[in-house]
Amino acid sequence: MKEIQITFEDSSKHTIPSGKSVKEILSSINSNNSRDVIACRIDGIPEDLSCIVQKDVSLQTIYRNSPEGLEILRHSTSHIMAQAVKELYPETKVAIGPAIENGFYYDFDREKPFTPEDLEKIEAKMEDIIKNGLTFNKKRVSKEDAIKFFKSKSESYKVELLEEIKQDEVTLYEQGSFTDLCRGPHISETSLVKAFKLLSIAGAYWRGDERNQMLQRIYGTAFFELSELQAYLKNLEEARKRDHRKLGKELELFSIYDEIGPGMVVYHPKGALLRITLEDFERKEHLKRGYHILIGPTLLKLDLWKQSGHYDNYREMMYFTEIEGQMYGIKPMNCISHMLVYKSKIRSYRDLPLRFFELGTVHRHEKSGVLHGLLRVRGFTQDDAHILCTPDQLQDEIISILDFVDYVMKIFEFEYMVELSTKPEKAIGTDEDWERATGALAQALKAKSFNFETNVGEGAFYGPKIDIKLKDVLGRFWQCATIQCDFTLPERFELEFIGQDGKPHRPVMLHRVILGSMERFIGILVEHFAGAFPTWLAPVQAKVLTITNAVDQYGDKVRSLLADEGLRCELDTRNEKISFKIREAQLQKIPYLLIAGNREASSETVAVRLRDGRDLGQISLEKVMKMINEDVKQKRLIPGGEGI
RNA sequence: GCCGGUGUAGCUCAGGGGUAGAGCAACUGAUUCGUAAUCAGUAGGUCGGGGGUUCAAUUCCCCCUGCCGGCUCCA
Repeated sequence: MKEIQITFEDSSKHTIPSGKSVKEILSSINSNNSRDVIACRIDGIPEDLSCIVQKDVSLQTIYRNSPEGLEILRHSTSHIMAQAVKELYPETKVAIGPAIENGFYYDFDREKPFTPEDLEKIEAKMEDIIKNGLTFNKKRVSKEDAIKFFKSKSESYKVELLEEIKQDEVTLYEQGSFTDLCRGPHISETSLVKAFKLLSIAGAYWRGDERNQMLQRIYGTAFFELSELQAYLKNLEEARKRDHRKLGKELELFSIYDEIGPGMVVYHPKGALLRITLEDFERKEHLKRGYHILIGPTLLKLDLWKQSGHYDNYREMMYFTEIEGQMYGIKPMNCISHMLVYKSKIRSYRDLPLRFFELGTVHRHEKSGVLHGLLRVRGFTQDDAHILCTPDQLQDEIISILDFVDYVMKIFEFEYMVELSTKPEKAIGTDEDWERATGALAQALKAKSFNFETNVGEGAFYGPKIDIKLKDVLGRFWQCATIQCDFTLPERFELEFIGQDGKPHRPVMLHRVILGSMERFIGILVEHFAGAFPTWLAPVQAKVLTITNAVDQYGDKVRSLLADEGLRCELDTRNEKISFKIREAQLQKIPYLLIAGNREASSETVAVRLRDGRDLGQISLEKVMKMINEDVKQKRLIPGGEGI
């Protein structure tokens, strides 16, 4: 028999007889951990373990505890789900069913919507399929045969997919009664699925296009170990507990009233304190970095929106109103008044870069179905800036914004990732402008040696952008900061500066936000900190709790001392037990609880209890104020620091 | 905007064709207490809005609206 040579990842080479499956090869060579191998790569291409090797190849193993291994498991589980659905509801057509970040889904076309009870039935059927230990069999067939096969099964979505495939040969995977068009690879048999759960049902457009048929998507997840599934479900539970809409109510931060309108936020006293604290921080940081603060109006005449291009490209997102026969638009962006301020006088190259900053409240008519607490609203305030500079200054400006973002994100201990978005279908400006602008952004990212992904066609209509997605404590990503290049607005508003040569030149412009919107950022902060804000941000930084009414006066003295220091302090003199007051204050996530009884009143101290339950004992008022001030100054995330 | 679910007291939630209930909160009284819930009492709702079926609708049906989970879109 012919012999072939297998080269492994560690460069070791083995000579074996041709015609063996990968599984056989692995168990003949390394029996120890071959059981943990779930799939492989042959010459770099993902393959099943059942793949027969007939020539010299390089062989890489994919282990079950690798991200790729998990993805394969989930993909296979989606096939098992589709099989279960087809067996229970044969009239259903299948669409696509990939693995996704935390699990998998499969899209189905079925007249009757799936119900939660259906999910239970499907899960039970899946258990059966898993128990039966069906093997995943890969078949290579010609495209024509595959089309014939799926036509005979009335699987029109599969036929549509096939018709767009360029290759003549396709692969099908078959387990039990179910056959799917699929590239693979898959696990070898269904019994390898040890832990899975179907999570939700949702509508989803065929191929993600809203002009297409709405399908029914079932989401699920799968793991190799039950303990991992349980940990994941626990994480979901934790996320629910941290939901900013729930905490926003409990901590009395904000409301969104039906009566006022969807997506319109009202800040309650505590939320308002949090917000102005963030805003004060922002103003300070911007002034430090040479920004000029502007304040502009909400309503601007329609002509300006026509001039800017917003009317042509953004109209359906805008609100309009008529005043004395004159049409106005409510601003969806802050740039226009900044343009006019730039134009208010003749600018010299010596004035550039000019950085205009505005905490600008904008309104966008977001589709009703997308609204979500503070994270997606219709009226929001951006920490917006427009930087006008010479083309030469562009890269340095982008770099200093990236540094600014980094500085701010570190304060909250957010990690983040960076994406570059290029020209979308609906866009203004020439291709050359787009190339220059995209190049400038990419070069700045390279100069800071950022790893970034490129999102083709995802830019704003007026220019390419860098999006910064921050990662919260639960590992979720949120879009906040963005840096957008704009060569067209300076053109449309005929902005000029006088150059060294005494002639007029056109500046270039950057739009950028750091936190993004105050609303979204606050929503993220609530979830990130589970409502337990760092002392510098906490709406109430300290609460004085009196033990009996005999010390109410002393309690008020403590409160006013702290207030004089500029600290946000409340006093609880209710006729309640101290444990009751502590419980309540703790649930309100107040960083410092200052307990005042007779002992403290007579010694000018308070008994300090931190939010996390640490009891620091009796401490002098002076020392307590110093502690809290130190938290604020250092923007410590944990009250009192971690070292106490 | 689309698909599905859902809307009962300030909050969290039961209930169900014969006009509603709990806990917490609120209010009143008692208690003045040392580190996560003191006791008792009182009050509180056109059951999201409109229409229909019915002797009778909060309950069943339809429409609208808000909210929730997704899709599409996005700071």
